[in-house]
Amino acid sequence: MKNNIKLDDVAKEAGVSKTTASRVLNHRGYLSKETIAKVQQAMIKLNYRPNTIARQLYKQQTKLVGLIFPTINNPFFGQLANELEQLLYQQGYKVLVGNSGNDPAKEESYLHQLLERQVDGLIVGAHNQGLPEYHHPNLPIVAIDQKMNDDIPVVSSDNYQGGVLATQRLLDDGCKCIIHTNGPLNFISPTQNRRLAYQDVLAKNKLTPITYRTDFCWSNEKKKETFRQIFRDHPEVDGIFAANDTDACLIISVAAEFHKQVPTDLKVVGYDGAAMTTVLAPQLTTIQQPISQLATVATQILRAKIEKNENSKSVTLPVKIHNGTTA
Amino acid sequence: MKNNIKLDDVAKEAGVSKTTASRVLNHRGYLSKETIAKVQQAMIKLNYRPNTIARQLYKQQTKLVGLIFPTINNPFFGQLANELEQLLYQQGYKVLVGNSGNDPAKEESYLHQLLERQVDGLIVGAHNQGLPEYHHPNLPIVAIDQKMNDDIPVVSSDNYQGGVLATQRLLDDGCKCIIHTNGPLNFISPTQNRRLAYQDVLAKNKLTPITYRTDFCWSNEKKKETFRQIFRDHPEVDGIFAANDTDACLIISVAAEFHKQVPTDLKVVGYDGAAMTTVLAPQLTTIQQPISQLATVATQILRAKIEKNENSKSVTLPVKIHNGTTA
DNA sequence: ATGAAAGCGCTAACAG
DNA sequence: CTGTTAGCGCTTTCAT
Repeated sequence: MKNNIKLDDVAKEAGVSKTTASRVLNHRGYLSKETIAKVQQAMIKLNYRPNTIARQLYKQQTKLVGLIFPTINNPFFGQLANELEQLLYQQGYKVLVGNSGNDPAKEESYLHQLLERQVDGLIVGAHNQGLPEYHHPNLPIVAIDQKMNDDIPVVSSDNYQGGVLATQRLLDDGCKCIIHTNGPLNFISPTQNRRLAYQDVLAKNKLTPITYRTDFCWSNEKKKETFRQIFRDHPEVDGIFAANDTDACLIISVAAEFHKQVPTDLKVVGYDGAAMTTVLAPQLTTIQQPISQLATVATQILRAKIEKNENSKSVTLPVKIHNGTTA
Repeated sequence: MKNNIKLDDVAKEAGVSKTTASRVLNHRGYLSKETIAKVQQAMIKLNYRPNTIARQLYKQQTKLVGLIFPTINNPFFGQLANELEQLLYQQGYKVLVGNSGNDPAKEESYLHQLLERQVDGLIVGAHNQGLPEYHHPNLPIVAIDQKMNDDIPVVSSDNYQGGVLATQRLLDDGCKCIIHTNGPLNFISPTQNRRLAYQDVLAKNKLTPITYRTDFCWSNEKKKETFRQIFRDHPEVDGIFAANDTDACLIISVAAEFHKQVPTDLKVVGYDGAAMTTVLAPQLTTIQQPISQLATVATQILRAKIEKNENSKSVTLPVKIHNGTTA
């Protein structure tokens, strides 16, 4: 069944010791040209493949980084995961993905397994919090857009600024009744700053903030039902600042059911502005997160911790608005 | 730095042997209640974490499955990867992702590393082919929508049927000049059957097939330039059957530049029909691949090979058309 | 320039 | 019911 060729077999074939074979494999130490040639011949002849696991056991590192996100099937997390993978790959790491689906049990289960020396570090963008494992002092972790605990650096975009941009755009468009959708309130996340900004801007303009709670991992049908409720509760709504771009698009679909034309009767601003969204829904006006930079900074911080045990501070990156036609 | 607690430490703390501690850990063999309690106490006290790597070395398996796709940042592969991850997780496997970016070098490099016993199996949806490693007889592999070699089962949707559905729809819409975009011709892939179907259907209707070559991993700008060329070369075009949904949306954007209104002046049918696409671009008419079923079948086949060394045959699954407003 | 031997942390025969 | 012992495949002092 399996390829049982091990270094010892190569060594025997080449008539040298295991040690020498290992040295050839790793280009380490003094070796005569002939020995190198002999060993390499033997490796080819036997179709030798080093066993990564054995190597990892000795070195106590896996060169694996775990990615824990609610789902990877989303323009934002998809692009983020993709860019992280590329960067990490260039730096010699491979990537283990875990989609928590915002299920705390699954997230914890992932964590448990990954903590068991399976990965050298973790990048977490899931939306749960307070899992005790995150306090594990031995595993380098970087959080994305999520405060986990004081030891763990957070890389996020400027959510407050994003909230200001979005809300201000709707005001500039002349909207009088602006509604916001956002995730659950039950944990502290930089994402909440969008809500804060929205509230602040409206207050400055003597308008009343109305926020509907949605959850990232709800089914589309459940989300739509929530959005329908918005139009039922507030038929006068003329501006919506959505928690993300998929929600924004769902809102636009639902608006059509209520015979609200976008942008004539209703303006909509989304959030995230991933590359895929600007292809599939180019008309959507949205706050664009600097996804590539988030990935770059997150990997830098993680590597500093893994390789030099350097602790980094949290980082906030600027956002900008993508001008579509929906607001 | 690292948590150096090992099973031996636990054993000493509990006053038993390593073996006994191991048995408690694995709930195996006969153990007295007191021993179990003692050992568990010790584990908690020392905050013991089993070392997965050591375990893997002994068992010669990692419970890891490698996913090799061109990119995960795409509605189709994103959803596929997501569903595969969920299914595999339920079955005790974790997932290592590799985005080949359609770069044969990167794909080969991935393969090289993964073949070194790092994963128990591989699911490959990349668009390259003919890499010699794929002939490695020892690693269970399943291909998605791609013929790799005779030993490797392929799970694909019915590309021919999809091609027929798409082309027929455009004909039914009254299109007279129908153009198709498709990936490179230089390797045999079930995807080519779409082109075949397109050609067959047009031939039956005495129309001339015109196919433009695109590549999945081109930049959006490069793709757009290709699509602009379509309108320059064939201003009379009134129907396009695109290789995938992102291309379809890009084509619609480019059509606007040429003052072609969709669907009035031009009908467009996409391909893939991932869930995310139907949210972000609900108006797009597209051929819907059975993504969940692809994932289910692929994992079944892979597990049969990994766990029972059973060889499976290739499987083709039916597609259907999603009715939007673009055709 | 090369080899012998120890050990990374865990599991499983085999005894008792 | 529990302990002793021998590896899993590799890397690395320490000799030579």
